[in-house]
Amino acid sequence: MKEQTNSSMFTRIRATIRKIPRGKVATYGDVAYAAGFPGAARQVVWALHGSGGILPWQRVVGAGGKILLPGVKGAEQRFILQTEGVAFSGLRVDMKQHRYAWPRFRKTR
DNA sequence: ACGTTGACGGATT
DNA sequence: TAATCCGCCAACG
Repeated sequence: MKEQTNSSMFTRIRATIRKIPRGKVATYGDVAYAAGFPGAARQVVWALHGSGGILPWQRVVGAGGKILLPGVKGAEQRFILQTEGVAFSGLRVDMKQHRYAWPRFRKTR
């Protein structure tokens, strides 16, 4: 089977993001990794832009649970996450409790 | 066709 | 510990 570096990449990334359950979050890197593209965190950003509004974009945060989205958008993201029951530790999501454990993909760091 | 951008992450210095 | 570099790859100007 051949790897496809085409649009199906976003398709996969989107599907992956959609799997994040309410009350949980994942980092860009984790999403890319779980989607099958380790290291392609930036493509996750594009995937979100391309379909922002359909996907639970708010459940995707930076490494360490840091919210990277600047301005009011970031505040909004934080607000929504809190609504979903995600606890914060200062400006970061409490990853210890809310980092989504990807079935069979978790990098056991 | 080419260079830059982007809600990044991790390794290296 | 902080600052810098490099890799990822599609979209945009």
